Amino acid sequence: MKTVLMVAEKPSLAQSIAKILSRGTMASHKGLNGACSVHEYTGTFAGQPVHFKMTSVCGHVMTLDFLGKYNKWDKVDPAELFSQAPTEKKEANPKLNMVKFLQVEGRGCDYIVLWLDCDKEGENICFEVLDAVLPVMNKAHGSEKTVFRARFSSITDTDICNAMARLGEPDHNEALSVDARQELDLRIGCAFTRFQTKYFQGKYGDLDSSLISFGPCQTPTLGFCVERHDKIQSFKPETYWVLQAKVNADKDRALLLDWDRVRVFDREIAQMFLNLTKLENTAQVKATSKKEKAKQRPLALNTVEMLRVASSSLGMGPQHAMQTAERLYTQGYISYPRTETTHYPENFDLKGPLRQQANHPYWANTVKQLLAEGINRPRKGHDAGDHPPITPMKAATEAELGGDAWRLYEYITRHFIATVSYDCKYLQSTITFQIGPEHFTCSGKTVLSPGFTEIMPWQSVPPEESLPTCQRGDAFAVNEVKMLEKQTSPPDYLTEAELITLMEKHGIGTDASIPVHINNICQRNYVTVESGRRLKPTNLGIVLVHGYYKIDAELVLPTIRSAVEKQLNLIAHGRADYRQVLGHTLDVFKRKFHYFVDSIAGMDELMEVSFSPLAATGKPLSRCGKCHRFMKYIQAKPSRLHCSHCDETYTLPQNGTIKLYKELRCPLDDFELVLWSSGSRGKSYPLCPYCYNHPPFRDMKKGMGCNECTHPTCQHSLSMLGVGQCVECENGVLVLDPTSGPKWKVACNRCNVVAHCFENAHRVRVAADTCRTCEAALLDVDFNKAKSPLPGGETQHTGCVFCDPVFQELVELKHAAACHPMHRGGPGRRQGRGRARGRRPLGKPGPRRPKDKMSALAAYFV
DNA sequence: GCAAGGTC
Repeated sequence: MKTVLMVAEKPSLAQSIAKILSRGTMASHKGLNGACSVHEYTGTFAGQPVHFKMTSVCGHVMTLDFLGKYNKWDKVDPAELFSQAPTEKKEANPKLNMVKFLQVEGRGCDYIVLWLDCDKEGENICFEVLDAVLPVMNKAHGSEKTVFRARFSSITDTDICNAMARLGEPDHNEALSVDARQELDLRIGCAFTRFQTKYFQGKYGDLDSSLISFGPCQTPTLGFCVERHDKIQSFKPETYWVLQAKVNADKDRALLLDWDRVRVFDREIAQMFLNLTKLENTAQVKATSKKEKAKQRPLALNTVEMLRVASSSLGMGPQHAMQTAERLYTQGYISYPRTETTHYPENFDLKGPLRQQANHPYWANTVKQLLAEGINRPRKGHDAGDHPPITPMKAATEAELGGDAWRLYEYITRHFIATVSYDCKYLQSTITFQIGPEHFTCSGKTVLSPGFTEIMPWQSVPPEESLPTCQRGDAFAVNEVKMLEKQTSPPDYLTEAELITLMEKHGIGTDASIPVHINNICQRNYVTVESGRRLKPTNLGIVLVHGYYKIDAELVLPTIRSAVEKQLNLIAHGRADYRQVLGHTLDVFKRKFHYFVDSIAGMDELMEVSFSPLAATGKPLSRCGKCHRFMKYIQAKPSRLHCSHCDETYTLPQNGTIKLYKELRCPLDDFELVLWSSGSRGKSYPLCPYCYNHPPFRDMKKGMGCNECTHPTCQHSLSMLGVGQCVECENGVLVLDPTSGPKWKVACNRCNVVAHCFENAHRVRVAADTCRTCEAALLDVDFNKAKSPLPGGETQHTGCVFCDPVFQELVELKHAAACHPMHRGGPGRRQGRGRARGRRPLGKPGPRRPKDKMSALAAYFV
């Protein structure tokens, strides 16, 4: 029997589609990467009985990057990134092992059906899948077709079955347009980012951003925030005047009337109208009206609307809201949270999810009533053909979810119930009055039936005082007419919700990437989130945008993306050649880049006003080995040392504290050493600022401290303080931290393994001898007389930390507090290693016997 | 160290 491989874009879709096509008969198992599942069943294909294997990828399989050597910032001129620098496709997420997974599942298959999302990205992923799988599939017989594309617009039985019955081919042009987009974004984004980062970081010491990034989405996003800032800055308040009238409705009630002219900007004219109305003491009713109006129930919920409400009403940032929604989805509480669609498919089972909520402590009554009296059809929304609107899938309580997960779930559920509820109906009554020559109006709303506002009380029509019953010609006594002087007020900073709307309107980013772009401009310190989740640009953000405006406004205008997308669409529709469009667009941006570089002084003038030059920043810390003057330590991101005499900057390790290290000097270059520390629970090591930036030996790399230095005799080097091979990572060496007493530590110089040992010893040294059993360096320890743990109150002991029975009791293995994901271990690693965080004596379960110190050193520099 | 786009 032949085998048909089918691939969807994500695991959840593979499951839904397999369920539909197999009519629930499939057998499922997890794939080798743990993330994707394979669903198998038998059926017919091309008129023959076949075995189906339905599985998925997780988004893009591949990602685009420069060849390794073009990622060295100080060796490559950013201008080269526009053409010379070659790119390569790398696996997007190496941990998922997607290519291998696809090949294992695809080996020996005869046909492939591509069920990727029906958009350009999906079309591109089709070809990524084919590149991985075609080489291992069975070869076609003669001219028989083996590659098929399923096109569907919703995940419903009819749509999926129709797609299966009318298979087509993947569209190469659409895929190519995505290839072009990837290459453009990469080359343009990286070139501008590297150039402006290097340029401004080389000049200023207080930018407070380790990266001054540029991108076709993030830069216009920042542009919107600065545009609002500029409006606020340039706002000039204007004075205007308003007439306000009060008439006596009843004995003790006065009605406030609105002036039909609303306001005038000329005081004398307002005064004239006031004088004319003052002549009258009655207000004539000119007209009355009563209109039944409706406040519409909301459209079904899509991603961006959820993010807007999460930000404006729940105070949750888009990134956080999205993460919370994803968790609710994987736990089965809500449907897939990334969708543009606001329209339920015709045959969507709305009552099912509603019944789930029928016993909920907060909204059981509303739901039961809807189920009993019949639900309303949801409004007709937009069908983007991706996923149904965000819908609650099972009931949950506040206690069960807690915190933000509950608040988001509650909103999603109330919104869903509202979409199948009835519109809110109210009566709007209006009375128009005339006082002298001027018209005034008074209106009031009375709720007739609350409809959906019952479940969304924050949307309800506020109760107002009812208007008096009257008719045309009636007269009311004027209580007072007065003139109010007011001023126009400036707009406030952009809210996150407003920004999302602007991005959506201008096509900046997608539902899935909008939160990422907003997060980016926050992390780069271009904007800060103020109260009410308003985005206030920082000086850095303002200067950047004003600089782009000065040099080349197109770099920051929202049209930068849409203009490029127009070009890309030509490729997608087969109306232009991929190479030509790519070459042309790159050429345009290369010119823009050179012009930007040539004109950077224009932006620099703005920088000068807000920021201090390197030489004027920071505090004196350690001496330069060249001029022996103090260098200044710049703490603002990225932290570094600057010698203003030599005009040199030395980068330092980030995310930790830097102190002077006892005025000790590096024997190689005479620079004073500094001590880096990741915090009291973590590790610390000395480093030479010069060696850290200019590795002294061939076997060393940039960014190495003394604990990785191979100097043969320096007392701070790896050679002198190294103890033995790390018990967890491949190439690390455990190095004594000479500054850690009296709570002594031996820490790996590669990963975050830390061994705490010999509490209360007042001296620990690495001895010249090695252990006879494991050949690790012996430690020479002097204990405090009063607190010695040694038998018989001895104070001195020399032994191996791994093997010595006395020491084994005094050593405990831990992980440095700041745990880097890279070092956590993962699939493919040996069992029994990693993740051990509790007390565990070094060497006892012996995940690996430590090798002798010299062979550890040898292995270290392979 | 960089972009934007998928998704886990």
